[in-house]
Amino acid sequence: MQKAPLSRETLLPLMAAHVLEHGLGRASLRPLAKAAGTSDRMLIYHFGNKEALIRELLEYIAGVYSTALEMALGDDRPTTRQQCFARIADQGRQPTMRRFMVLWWEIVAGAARGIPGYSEAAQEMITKQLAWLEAQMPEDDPDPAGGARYLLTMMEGTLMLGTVGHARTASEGLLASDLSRP
Amino acid sequence: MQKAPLSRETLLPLMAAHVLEHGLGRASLRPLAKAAGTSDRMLIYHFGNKEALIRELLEYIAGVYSTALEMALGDDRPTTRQQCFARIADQGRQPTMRRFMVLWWEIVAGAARGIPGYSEAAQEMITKQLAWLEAQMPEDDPDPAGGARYLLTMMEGTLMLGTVGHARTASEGLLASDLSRP
DNA sequence: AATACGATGTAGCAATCGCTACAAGAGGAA
DNA sequence: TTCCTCTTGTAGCGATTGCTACATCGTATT
Repeated sequence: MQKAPLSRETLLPLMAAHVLEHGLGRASLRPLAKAAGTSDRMLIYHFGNKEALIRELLEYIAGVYSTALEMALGDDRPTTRQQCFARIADQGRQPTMRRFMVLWWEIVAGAARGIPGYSEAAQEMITKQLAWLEAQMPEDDPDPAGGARYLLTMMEGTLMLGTVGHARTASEGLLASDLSRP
Repeated sequence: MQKAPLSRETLLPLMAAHVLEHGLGRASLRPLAKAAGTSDRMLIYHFGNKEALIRELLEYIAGVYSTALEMALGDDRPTTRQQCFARIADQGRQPTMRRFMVLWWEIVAGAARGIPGYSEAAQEMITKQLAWLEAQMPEDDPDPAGGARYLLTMMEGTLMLGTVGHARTASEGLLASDLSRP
């Protein structure tokens, strides 16, 4: 069988899949290389060192996340903010997005610690999510930009509470917000 | 100099300080032991293995967090939800709490991954924060329980956006919520 | 005094970490 | 051909990982 040239573009999606399943914290060169069908030797050869590799990998994952969001853009807009929030929540429950979420908190933790590459990826993912949300806002919304930011904040808080086992707290909080009053 | 008996109770605060500064991800036995003035040998002796150590350490940290919250309880209550939110935000800007925040996202990430001990600590910290918030709600609030959960959700979303460099997004979101309308 | 037991130091083990030195092959350029 | 550069495999380095075997103290009990 002939050997395809293994470049960064070939390796990144395979490593991204590995990281999505096993996390970033324990992503060391040899397992990553095995998942990508190469050796640690070649990863260093292609990316220079691990830090640069992780940086490129996070960048790539942020890109994948963006396109996943764009593909999830329905052509019918919700008519109220409540409906809009519900739609994001539904979308966040998709298994594809759930796998992103587990990785997401690791990225946030890395960004908080200042690990190089993490903050950039986190910012891009939030920026993309915000743009997606603005495009989903009701047409007659009096303040789509602010509303999208409001929904985003509530959404992220809800997601966090959900992942630490306080989903009920979040849903009860939602009931007490104006997002539950038409 | 005489040698104090080094028990778990003596070791935990020293290790907690180390973890608060250097993070959980790279908290290995030998640095932890050095920070606590012992050897890795003794940490295993006292706690059995690393997993149990981390579990107890997180439990201890959650306790410290709780008492820190209780000490931050002012005796005058805010009169509006907006004021209440502002007070939590101020408190979150304290340097003591900032150091907790960096660790917090690591705990959330661990909880999302299902690492033993993380979810329990995260749940307790949220529960305590929720109780603290309920005690801080305005006296005449029509729904203190729901309101506290609402504020908590917004707060956590705001904090997250802040740590990934989207503080402005969060503050603009706050302006578009009913927390900015009297 | 003899014994038992808890506490601790020393040394080390197998595994894994990121990374590198060296050589070998392949393919194009001269 | 002869060279040169790009790509890859093999082997290994020193450091660190969690953890353990063994010996040695001091103290308490018998």
